[in-house]
Amino acid sequence: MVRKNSNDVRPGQDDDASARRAPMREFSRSLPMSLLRAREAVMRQFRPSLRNHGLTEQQWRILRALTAVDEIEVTELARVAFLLGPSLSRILRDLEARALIERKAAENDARRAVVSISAKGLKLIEAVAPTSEVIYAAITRRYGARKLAELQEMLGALEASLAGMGSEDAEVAADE
Amino acid sequence: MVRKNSNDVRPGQDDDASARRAPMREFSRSLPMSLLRAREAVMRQFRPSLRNHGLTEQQWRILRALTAVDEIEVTELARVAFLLGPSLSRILRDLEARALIERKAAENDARRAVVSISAKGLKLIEAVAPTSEVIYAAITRRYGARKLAELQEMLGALEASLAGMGSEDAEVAADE
DNA sequence: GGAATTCATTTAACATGTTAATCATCTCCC
DNA sequence: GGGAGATGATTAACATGTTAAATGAATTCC
Repeated sequence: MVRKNSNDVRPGQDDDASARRAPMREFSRSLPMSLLRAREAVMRQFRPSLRNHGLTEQQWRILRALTAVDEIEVTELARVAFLLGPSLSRILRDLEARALIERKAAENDARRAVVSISAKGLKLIEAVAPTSEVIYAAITRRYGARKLAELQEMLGALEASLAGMGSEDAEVAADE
Repeated sequence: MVRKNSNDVRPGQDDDASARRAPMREFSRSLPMSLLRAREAVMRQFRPSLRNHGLTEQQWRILRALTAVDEIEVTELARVAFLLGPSLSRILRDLEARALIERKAAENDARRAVVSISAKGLKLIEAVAPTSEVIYAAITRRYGARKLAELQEMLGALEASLAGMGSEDAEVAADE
C-alpha cells in the first residue's frame, strides 16, 4: 500500500526547480479545506435525518428561514438562506409544487415575489425539528458549548475581515 | 421596504402553536451556516484568480494535491482532495482530456488507476500559485496569523469530535 | 478452479453551485 | 409619457455534490 503523507513529498525530479519557490501551504491544512472538512463533518450528522423526511439541506434551510417570518421576498430569502438566486428559484419551484410553500406577487411591484411557508410546510418542519435539535445538542455536548460559541465568533470575525476585500484584485482588472 | 431582522419574528398567527416548542436556534447563527458563510467568504477571494486560469476550485484542489506526490491512486486522491468518487471521476476525465494529468493502470491491480500531474499541469500550477499565495497572505494579514492558526486548530478539533458520531443507527454500536 | 463476494472505479440520475443571459417590470429623466 | 437604463426573478449552460447502481477485476471460499 502506498501511503503518501506529509513528508514524502516529490522524490527528486524537481530538486532545483522547486528550490526557488516556497513549497506552498501543506494542502490539507489550507483554510478552505479546513472549513470544508469541518462543515462536511457537521452536515454528515444532519443529512440522514433530513433525507428521511424527503428534504435536502438547502430545502431545509429555506423552510427554516420561512418559519421565522410571516412572508418574505425572494431576494431577501436568498440572502437569509445564503443561496444564489438560480438555486433558490429552482428550489422554490419544487417546494411550491409540493405545496410546502406559497408564492404570490408583491402588491406594489409585479417583479417581486413574496413567499411564505404553508401549513403543510410547517407541519413538516415540526416533524424534523426535534431530531435536528437532538443532533445539534449532541454536537454541542461533544465539542463543548463554550468552545462552540467561540468558534462561531471566530468564524463571524473571519467573514467580517474579508468583507471589504472583495474585488481589489490586480490581475483580474488587467484582463477585461 | 420590508426588512425582516432578528427581532420581528413571527407576528401572531401561531402564538399558542409555537408556545410549546423551543423557537430553535436563530437560523443564521447555526453552526452549518457559520461554516458555510465563512468558507464562502474565503473562496470568494480565490475564485476569480482560478477562473482566470480556467480552473474551478475542485480542479485546483486536485492539481494541488498531485504536486505533492509523484503519483497517487484515485481513491487516495479522493481522500486527500476531499472529493467524492463520482465528482473526482468526472473531473479527472476532463483534466486528462486537457492533458493536465496522466493516468495509467496500477501494476498489480487492473482495478486501480494511478494518476500523476503532467508537465503542462505543473506549469499551470506554477502560474496560479503566486497569486494564490498573495491572496492567502492577505487573508492571513487581515485576520491575524495567530488567530488563523487557532481557528484551524478549532476546526480540526470539531472534525475530530464528530468523527465517531457518524452512523450510530445500528452497527457502530461496537465501542471505540 | 469456478461461483460468490468484495473492491476500485465509473456511470446514472437528480439537486445544487456558479456565471451569464433573458425577461418582465419599474424608475428616472427628458 | 416614452425610451434608456436599473432591478427582481427566472432560465440556460455547465460543473460539482450526493446517493444508488453498474461495470470490471481481484479475492475468498468451497
